[in-house]
Amino acid sequence: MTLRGRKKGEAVPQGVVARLPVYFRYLTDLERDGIERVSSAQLGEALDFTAAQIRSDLSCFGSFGQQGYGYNVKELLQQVQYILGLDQTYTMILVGAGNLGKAIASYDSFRSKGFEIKAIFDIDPLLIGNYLGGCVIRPYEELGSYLQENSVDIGIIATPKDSSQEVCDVLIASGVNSIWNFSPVQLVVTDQVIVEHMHLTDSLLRLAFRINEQFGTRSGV
Amino acid sequence: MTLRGRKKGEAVPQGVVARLPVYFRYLTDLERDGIERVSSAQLGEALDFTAAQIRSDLSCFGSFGQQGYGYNVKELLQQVQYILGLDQTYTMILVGAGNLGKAIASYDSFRSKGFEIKAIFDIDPLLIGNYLGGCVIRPYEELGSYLQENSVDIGIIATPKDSSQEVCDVLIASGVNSIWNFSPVQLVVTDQVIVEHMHLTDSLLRLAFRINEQFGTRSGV
DNA sequence: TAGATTGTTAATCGATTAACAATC
DNA sequence: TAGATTGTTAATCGATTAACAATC
Repeated sequence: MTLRGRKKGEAVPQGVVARLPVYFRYLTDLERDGIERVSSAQLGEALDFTAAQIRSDLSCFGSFGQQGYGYNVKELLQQVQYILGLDQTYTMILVGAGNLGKAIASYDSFRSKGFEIKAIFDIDPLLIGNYLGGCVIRPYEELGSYLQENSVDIGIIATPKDSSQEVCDVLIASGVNSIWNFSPVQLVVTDQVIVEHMHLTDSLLRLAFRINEQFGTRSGV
Repeated sequence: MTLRGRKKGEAVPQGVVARLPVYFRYLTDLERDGIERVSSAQLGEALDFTAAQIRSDLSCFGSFGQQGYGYNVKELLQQVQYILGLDQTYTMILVGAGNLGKAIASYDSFRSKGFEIKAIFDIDPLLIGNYLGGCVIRPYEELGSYLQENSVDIGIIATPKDSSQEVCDVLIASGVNSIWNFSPVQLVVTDQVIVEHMHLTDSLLRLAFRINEQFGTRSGV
């Protein structure tokens, strides 16, 4: 099933994609707390969206609610999981076992959602052979041959910025066309490749901007 | 100077704020490479935006270019730095010294941009007293008293999700009104508080969605 | 049934783009 | 001067919201 429940062939708007994980997270909480039903108004209240936006977002994928009732939490959560592709599992490899790589490899909640790191690579001889999140760290030179023999859904780049484009090129050349990029670099890729950026510095700079925007002149200068 | 060079009193659109760090990053590269001038067309080409969008974004803050010439890289970079507030320094504290906290505390590029972690807190007795990024890890109970005595611009939350709202409340109660949140939780705050979310899982889920959207049925199921 | 709430349509709002006069 | 490119205005596009008929 290619359309993942999508109604038409149109691409799903960026904003909707950005909000889906938020819905997923909140619905997970509701289910854990034993809440059975929820209305778009309640969801909107909790998540700081309008009720109309939530209904409109969900309607990109189908009709999951019931007039006069709202949504069944368990059912909607399952639908959202399916829409996000969480009914499947994903194999990942991690390139770069520095501080950030270590944190990523140790983050358990990925695994429980079906994302599994199968191999880790680094160039640092001191790191190679160590274990990290249940994976041995392999020499970077073996990346190519590993990819020849193993199917990988997602490549995680957590290298210093000078190496990240090269790593990206190697991944793509070996058929990995989904990249989760933690290095502060605008990776150059073709249209077939999906890159999701996780830029710590960009995020911090946005925060700094908003601090100045909101509070004007600051104290600790 | 409250307006940071902004022309009118209107808020800067989200999209512009999101792109500013991208401009900053690319201009930094250009300056490092000794490039002297750049046009909006060249910037757009490199960053995958339209030239019009770049000119429109920059015009939120002033007129930095010259007809027939374009922009002087060094000058524009300085302007963007000023707009982002990078002419100032920011004091930060980190709550949570787990894997993610360690990665954040060890990330040197923040410091070089004027963001300095002044103190680290955790509840784990095994971690307390250890050094991390040049900071001793203090017991969480000291957070309140520390904030009484020290001015802090940004509070970084890298705790497990069950504690993050409580930590957030303590920070806000002590006058820290800018939060950089790494825990997978929608923090509840008042309007005066700025929260910048850094949600690893949300980012990964967006990637999963786009994989399914683009490639349809996948291999490693 | 009456009340509640959906999914969708139409209206509104805001952001992006195209076009161009101004001018270096 | 002729060519290039800005900053801005007007046109377009897309996303959000309000409203409401449908209906549980």
